[in-house]
Amino acid sequence: MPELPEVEAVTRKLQAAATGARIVSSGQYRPTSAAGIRKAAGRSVLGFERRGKNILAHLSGEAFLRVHLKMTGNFQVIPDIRLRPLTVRVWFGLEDGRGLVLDDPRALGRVSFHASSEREQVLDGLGIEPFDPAFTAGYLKSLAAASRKPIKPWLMDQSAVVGLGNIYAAEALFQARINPETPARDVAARKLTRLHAAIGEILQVAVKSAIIAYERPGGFTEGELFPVAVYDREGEPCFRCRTAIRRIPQAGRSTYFCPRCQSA
DNA sequence: TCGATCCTGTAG
DNA sequence: CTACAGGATCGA
Repeated sequence: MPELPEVEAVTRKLQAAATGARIVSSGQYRPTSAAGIRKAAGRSVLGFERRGKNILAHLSGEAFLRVHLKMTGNFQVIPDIRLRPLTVRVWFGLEDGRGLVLDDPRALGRVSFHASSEREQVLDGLGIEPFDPAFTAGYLKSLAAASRKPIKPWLMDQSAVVGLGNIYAAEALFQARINPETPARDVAARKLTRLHAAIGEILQVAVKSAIIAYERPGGFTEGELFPVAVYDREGEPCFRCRTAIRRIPQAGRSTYFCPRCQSA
């Protein structure tokens, strides 16, 4: 269930664990999409990169693997490729016997092989990285002005700024005191300034939390380290004003917000 | 911009 | 049993 912070943690862990490894085999189990992965065999892993919620594994021979974890994926190294869990959908055997695997119970994740020259096309349509110095309040405002979409699904669609999902989008809007249903172009400039700051602060804290969570032996889903203010708190009192947090459907997802603090 | 879709697991 | 899950895409 990863958003940017979790994908960042996964990527850093892989960078330490699998850089320099040589891929000798590949396979898949009831995959919905694992395109061209056989071409990874015989190549070395040069390093890992995160772009939005995508993980790119750069390989020797001018190629890369693009991995998207979707809702329940985890891309990780396991000690023995032969002992992989049944939830592993796609795997790469390494020369030393370990496995680089996409462990994904819901099987919504995706893996695809590409030539390095296809990088731009593969990542086409993704907005700016939130930690890029070019991501400024002015940048956010200029893009918001062009969209009538409600601000919360707009933040989640990856077109303006990448990495926010259902939790951190809701948290950022709470911190900036913006109603999630307000069309992006109608959000006041000063609120967008606050939103820009909130996105940076929240993701920074969340990345630190995610790295700690993923370092634990059990890995993954060890409860929530990031202190959520609204997400999954329907009916509970707002930490600012004690009003009950509401849950509404938006673009097929649940949005949580404080109707009083986030009235416009 | 809504709803369905891809899947499986879990909580109520 | 139904509802819903930290994602994204597709067609109407």
